Amino acid sequence: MILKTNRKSLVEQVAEQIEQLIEQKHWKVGDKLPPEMELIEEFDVSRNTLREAVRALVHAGLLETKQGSGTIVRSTSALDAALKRHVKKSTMLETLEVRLALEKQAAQMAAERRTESDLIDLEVCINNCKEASAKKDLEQFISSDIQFHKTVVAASNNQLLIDLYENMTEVLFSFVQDFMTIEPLFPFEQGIHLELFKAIQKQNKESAAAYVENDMEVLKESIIKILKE
Amino acid sequence: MILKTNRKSLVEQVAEQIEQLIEQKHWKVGDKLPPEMELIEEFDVSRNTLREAVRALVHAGLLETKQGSGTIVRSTSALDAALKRHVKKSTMLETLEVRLALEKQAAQMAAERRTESDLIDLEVCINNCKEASAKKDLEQFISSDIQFHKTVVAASNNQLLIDLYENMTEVLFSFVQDFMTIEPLFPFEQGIHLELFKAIQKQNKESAAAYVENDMEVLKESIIKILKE
DNA sequence: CCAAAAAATTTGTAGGATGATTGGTACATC
DNA sequence: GATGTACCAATCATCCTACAAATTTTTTGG
Repeated sequence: MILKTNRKSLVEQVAEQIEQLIEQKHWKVGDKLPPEMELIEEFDVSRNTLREAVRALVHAGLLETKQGSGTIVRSTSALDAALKRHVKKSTMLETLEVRLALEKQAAQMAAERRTESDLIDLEVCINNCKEASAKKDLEQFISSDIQFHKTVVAASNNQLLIDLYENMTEVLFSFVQDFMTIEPLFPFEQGIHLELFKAIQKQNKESAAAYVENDMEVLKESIIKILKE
Repeated sequence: MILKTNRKSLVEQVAEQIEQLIEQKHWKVGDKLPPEMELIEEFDVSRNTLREAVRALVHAGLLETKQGSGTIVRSTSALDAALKRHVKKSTMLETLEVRLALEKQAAQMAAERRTESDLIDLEVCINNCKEASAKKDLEQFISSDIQFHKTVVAASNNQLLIDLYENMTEVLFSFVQDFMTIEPLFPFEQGIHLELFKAIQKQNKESAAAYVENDMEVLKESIIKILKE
């Protein structure tokens, strides 16, 4: 067996350290990093080396540099940026289908594993939706609706699934939010919320999956209709 | 209205161009890029700028630089590297569950959309598996088995789904391949192949999904058993 | 106090110099 | 002829200095 030469380049070492500092919340999203000169001293590397490391993270979507101003943290995960770029090359329907796959699985797992605390979280979301619906506040309804679906996925307790789902949802809604009015979906979505909640509460896998599929089918139809216009 | 400064940094422009050249197969995977000095002339930028662009793509996993040798193309998609890094922080079971979600959905879509050509592809895979099984060639069986599953997903005709599935599968098998013997799964897997094929042939969504779920459940059990040892 | 000008700060780009690693060649040795 | 050694050339890695461009802060003049 040949051992891999484990010598990483200085640039990669620095990039890794910065990534870790971001992940460990030493620098949070929105924070400004110290200027290059300070980082050079801190990491004890040349300006070129530091800049290459920073540039790698900028390209990956974790950092953003502004000439004359500084470097700020944009995201804690490189997956976000990579997925977004990749998904941009896909169609909206493809994205929707993947999201369906993830949420269906998540709903089943949520039905199996949900805790009492998960149920409480879901109830909060449902109430927020009702409230928004009563006030006819479309914006709040949408955000509460997304929150409900995310909470279902969170109850699956699978972090990878949660991360992927979050991305699919984000991309999808940034696609449609500009020209979509979800008003006709108000009553329908509310019905789904309650039924899905009950299924998860009763730990009924099959019916949870069925409700998600139903929900997605309606969303799909509505998107197809919009696309035709 | 203030127009956003649309001026991308030189580095990003160069990185984008290189990315495009890779995507357009001008430089294929395994190819060696021209040395820095030539690229500097070609793009008409400084050494620093070019190096930062290349470094960004190296970090993204598209390129690999070897001191003294050159820079070669490693991959055509940044998603690969990002997913791999992210998935490494997840557990094997989490990955398996996501893979199940994707394949189940893919099998259903395959059942709906499969063409005659898809069926032929699947039959080829099944025959390869049979052949490997008869020869007791474990390596060939595994690769044929993976090929079968990939072909099912390919029949879904959803490129995003295909890309994600490919990654999940790759990571998963790089996890287990070292210490796993799939021999006891031989007959079981073959049964699944045939049943799943029939379901897709008959365009029976539900039963296709059921077979995939069944398959994954067995795989999961077998991985759990291995992990306990 | 306010607004314009100046200065300081910070990232962007350029170019050069030296070191380290790799791949290959020539040559001596056996 | 095979093998090992010394050397050389190509290439990337790192460091350095200098200046440009954009932004922020400070100073200044009214």
